[in-house]
Amino acid sequence: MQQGFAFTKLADRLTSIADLSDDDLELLTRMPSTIAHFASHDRILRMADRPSRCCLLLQGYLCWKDDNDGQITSIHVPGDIPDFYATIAPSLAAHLTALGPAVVAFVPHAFFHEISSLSPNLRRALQLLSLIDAACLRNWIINLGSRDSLTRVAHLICEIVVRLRAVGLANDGRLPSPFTQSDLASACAISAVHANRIIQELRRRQILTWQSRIITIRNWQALSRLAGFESDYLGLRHIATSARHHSKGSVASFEASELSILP
Amino acid sequence: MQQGFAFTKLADRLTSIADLSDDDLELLTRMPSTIAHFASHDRILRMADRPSRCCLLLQGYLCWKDDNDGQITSIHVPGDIPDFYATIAPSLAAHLTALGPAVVAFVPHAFFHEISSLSPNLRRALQLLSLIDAACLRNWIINLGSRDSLTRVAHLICEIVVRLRAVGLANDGRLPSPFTQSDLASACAISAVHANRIIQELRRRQILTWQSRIITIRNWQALSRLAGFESDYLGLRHIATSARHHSKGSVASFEASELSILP
DNA sequence: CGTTCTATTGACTCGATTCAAACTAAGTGG
DNA sequence: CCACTTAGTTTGAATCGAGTCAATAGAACG
Repeated sequence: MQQGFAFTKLADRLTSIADLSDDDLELLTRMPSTIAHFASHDRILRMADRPSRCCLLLQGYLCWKDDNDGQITSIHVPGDIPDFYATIAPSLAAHLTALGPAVVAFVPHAFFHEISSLSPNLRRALQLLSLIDAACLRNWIINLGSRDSLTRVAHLICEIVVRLRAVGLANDGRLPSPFTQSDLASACAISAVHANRIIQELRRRQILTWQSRIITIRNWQALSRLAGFESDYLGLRHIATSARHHSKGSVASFEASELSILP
Repeated sequence: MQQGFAFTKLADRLTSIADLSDDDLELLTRMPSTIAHFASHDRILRMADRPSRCCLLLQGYLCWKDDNDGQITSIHVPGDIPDFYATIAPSLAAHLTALGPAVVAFVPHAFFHEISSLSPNLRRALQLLSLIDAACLRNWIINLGSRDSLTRVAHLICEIVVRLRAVGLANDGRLPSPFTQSDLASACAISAVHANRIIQELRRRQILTWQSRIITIRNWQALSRLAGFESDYLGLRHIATSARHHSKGSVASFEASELSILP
């Protein structure tokens, strides 16, 4: 992890949802940040101390997890700012938790206020960021409310893949899965035992493999069809393109067309 | 419905979550609005036409309902602005729907921009509004994810009661229920048949009655304990007080202390 | 090299769905 | 104002998805 380039993660994320000018990108390079590393299931708890910084995820996964029942209400991938607004009305009963090892950049709120006032583009992009968060929450509700456990797990994996690809990760259809099957179960509101059976079913159908903390998508078509996955709610401008944008030496086994959700 | 006083509903709502000055309230009185009436299950669909107004609910209930599976992802009570932000990134697969007859005031976006720039208090209050919406979504996820159907229904009813009371309604423990048991089922992601059985169970336990489109809470203690209801996430400043604030000739059978969630 | 966390498997149980039918309330039109 | 129609509620029986419990196998880690 090149610690000097934390801003590039944010730039990747923002360009995935909004059109930024060179000036906007230049503004982002001035982002001050402090890097921190976390181990799996560490709590990035800073609700109590009313922080003046929010955290930009650089590597790994974070999730919001309810204190009482352990229910995971959202998952975040690099480029996300999970607590962008949580700082205004901190939800005391929840904790931001690392799913697997994670690298986070703490960024002062002031920086976001500053770039918002300097660039309407950036202001809008940051607004979009939290709107998309809300859209994800609604989608999460639909996932829990009206899909059975198989399609529920499938849908969550689809979402993670597409969101990773939007910031230039998982382009080869392989995504790190440093989280446990119990974590996945907490996200999908099913038991750990059942989560395991679902994963076996996905393996049996040759849709994916999950070994050595890496999930490999073997059949995106089948997976996304099974899940009924429509990526609209993620507000991405161009999925295939933004993925190609970053791919270094594209991997043949996972063409952009295979993953493309757009017509 | 006194059509001239649409702004009072918003004032009630905003004062329930933020401290407004007399000047702020004065600003609100200038709110321009167009009143519209809707019948049950009408769609207040204005996603297609990129509206320049958002809708302030004055009377009844609205909900966001997913197009594909009918899952309800949020319910709104008078004083709410369900599409305050939905207009920036319209979620095309969802529809704002009336649960029972509803009265809505359409308010130009420009008005909110204006009062936001004129008063930091109001700006913050409006921001809080959408943050609380997001908190409700997370709570909804927890409801679906980690409560069984009985406590799930109980929790939803608790939330509606407290939100109504926050804007001066349902102070006597009676709340209009113009929606059907199927609607409730769609919100709680259970079958209509099972929803009916749950309601009967709540009746059997003397927790509530539901007749003639009115739910009467008979035992708030039992209901809120059953649901494990904690109202923190609603961001209300003072529940009992804001309820008393509006009560015209208080109803003896439902004391503030009975409903008070605060210690 | 044991300790601990995670994944896997089988048997049993239970909450909730589905299907169907009966019943009741609420509109609608003659 | 009553007969008809439709929407909503209620009931029972059969079925099924998912949870729980418990025990084993495997992987990771100090």
